[in-house]
Amino acid sequence: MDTPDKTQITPTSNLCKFEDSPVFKYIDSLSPIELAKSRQTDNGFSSLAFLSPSSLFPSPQITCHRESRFSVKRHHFLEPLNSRVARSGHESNTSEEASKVDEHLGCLNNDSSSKETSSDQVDEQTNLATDLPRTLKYDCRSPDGDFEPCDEILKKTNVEVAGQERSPFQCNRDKWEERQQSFQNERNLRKICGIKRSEESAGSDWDRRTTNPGTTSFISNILQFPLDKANNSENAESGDPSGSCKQSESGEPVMDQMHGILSTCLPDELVVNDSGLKKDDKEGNCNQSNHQQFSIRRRCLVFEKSPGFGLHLNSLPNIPKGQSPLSKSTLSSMNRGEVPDDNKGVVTENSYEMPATFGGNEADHNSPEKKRQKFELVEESVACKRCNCKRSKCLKLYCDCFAAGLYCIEPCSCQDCFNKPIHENVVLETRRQIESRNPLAFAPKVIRTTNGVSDSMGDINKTPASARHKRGCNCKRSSCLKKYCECFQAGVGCSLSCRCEGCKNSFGRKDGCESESDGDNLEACEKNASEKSSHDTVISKGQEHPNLSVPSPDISRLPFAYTGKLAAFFPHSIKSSPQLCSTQEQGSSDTSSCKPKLESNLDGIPENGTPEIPKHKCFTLVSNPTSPNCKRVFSTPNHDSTSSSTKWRSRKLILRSVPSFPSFSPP
DNA sequence: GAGTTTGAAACT
DNA sequence: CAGTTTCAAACTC
Repeated sequence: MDTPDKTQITPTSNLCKFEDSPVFKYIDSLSPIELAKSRQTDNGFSSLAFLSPSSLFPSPQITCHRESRFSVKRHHFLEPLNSRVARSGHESNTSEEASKVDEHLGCLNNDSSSKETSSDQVDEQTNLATDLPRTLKYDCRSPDGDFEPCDEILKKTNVEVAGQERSPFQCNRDKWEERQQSFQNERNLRKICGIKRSEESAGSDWDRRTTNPGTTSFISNILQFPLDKANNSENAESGDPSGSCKQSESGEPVMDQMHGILSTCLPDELVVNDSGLKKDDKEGNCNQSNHQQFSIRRRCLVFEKSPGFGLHLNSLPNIPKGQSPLSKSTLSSMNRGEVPDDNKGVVTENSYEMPATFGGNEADHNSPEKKRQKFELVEESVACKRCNCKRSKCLKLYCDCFAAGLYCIEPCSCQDCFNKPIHENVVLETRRQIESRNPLAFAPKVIRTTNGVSDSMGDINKTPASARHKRGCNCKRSSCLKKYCECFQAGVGCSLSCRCEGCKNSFGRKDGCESESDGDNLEACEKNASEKSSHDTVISKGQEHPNLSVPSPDISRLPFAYTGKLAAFFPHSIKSSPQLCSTQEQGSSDTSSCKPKLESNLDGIPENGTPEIPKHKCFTLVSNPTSPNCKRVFSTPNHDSTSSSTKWRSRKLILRSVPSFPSFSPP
């Protein structure tokens, strides 16, 4: 009734004129993009709208167009999206779809007298106006991170939707090109990150995530806000399509702020869509699922894209620091006996560290940075991966997660895994058994002999080879040159503790390439080492970064003390322990010669290191969400007073004297 | 991706 | 404690 004829007719008529114009034909001939007939408006946004929660406004028109369009464009996206789209397409034929349309139309609060055609167009426009702020603003982002064009597009689009004052084709093309770039970025990103997360694992973890709302990352929450607001606004202001546009615009400041936040850590938001969409698939319902979808989508983004740190054996200790915003909730979750699922994301964050540094400056190819990137690129393939246990149920030291005192999480592809919070008792009991067999089973395997160690060690202490595997390797065939060798894998040299044969460890041979060496030998070894452990250095730097000096999410994820196999590869973390430093310093001070010093340090570690890393302290930290920094797990100032008296006791005595498993204490 | 190699962990 | 088996990661093709 009140619906302006302009809304109904003008677009089509204008479009027809436009299409028929010579200018249009000329542009069309130039464009590699095949124009999709005269459904200009819909086409214009369809490629964008598919990112939006389709179930929210399942207009038959849009659904239909999406389906057809995806057949062409879908290849830019992941399968789940496809399935979702297809599903969406099927749904359009169902009564459910019809009811959704009715519901939506009801939300629009249009005059009941509005014609169907009008309703469709209004519906469509409303969808566009609603979807655009959610998708365009992200997806139209220019490579240099400038969002202005996107906002411009958005504004213009809104104007266009209302008044059809702008050529829809031009808008379409602009956005299409931008999206093309965005997709290309995504593909590049995926190549770099080597993300091949199985859908099964993703799905299972989505389940866990959704059942654990308290672990939503702060960015997710930030993102959630405007979405909620938007949705609420839709309901509140639904009467007028343009009102939706206005609402969208009004939401821009918030969205822009989010962009500001995300732009620093989310190079490409699209990456998460697969997961998010999969989630959407699982939960078919409308608004809630979409809310969650958005939340999860962005959360996943945070996981995967935050500039950060990778999680793999050799860099695990550093990852945590990229998760500062989550640490508190994480700890509190731990305090409740949960395993913060947020950490899962963090686990994978590193994999996306590359995009931030990758593809950027070609001029740096010969720089150490390039080497680091190269190394990281190799590591990326495992950055998203954790254990892959099949028979051990992740309850043996074979399992890296278990050995590190971590629950298995999403990146794990383990089978019959018991290393989960739900089986906490089993985990703890198993761990206790293992520790009863070998009290040092979960102790760090690699000890860095640095920080204040006597100057006689010189620069050695600053090298990867300045750390040593506590028990040493036992390599026979790998010559300690492959990751089979724990020493090599940890980036440390072999020591006299090793029983390896034919040691050629580039980080330092047990025959003394390093420990006995003076300058030349050492340089040769370290040159080797620096190449292979460039990440190690980077990690150290990262740890020193003030912004990264935050509680370790992985630490907080520990069901027990922060020790174990993965911890064994965290010499830096251990190094950072004031207590360890002091005790090691003491230990080293008792020795005079170089080689014996190394040995003494190593030998002293069980006493000074593991046993005196009071696990109850660690637990105390975990139990105390207010602890600012998990490093304090190893920082036991009050313990130092006793360390001097206990550290030279026999290993077993000390071990018995230290509660290895505080969590065993009855609740 | 499947198969092989390797060495740590677990077992006897 | 030594030998063997089991295991999962690393590696190769």
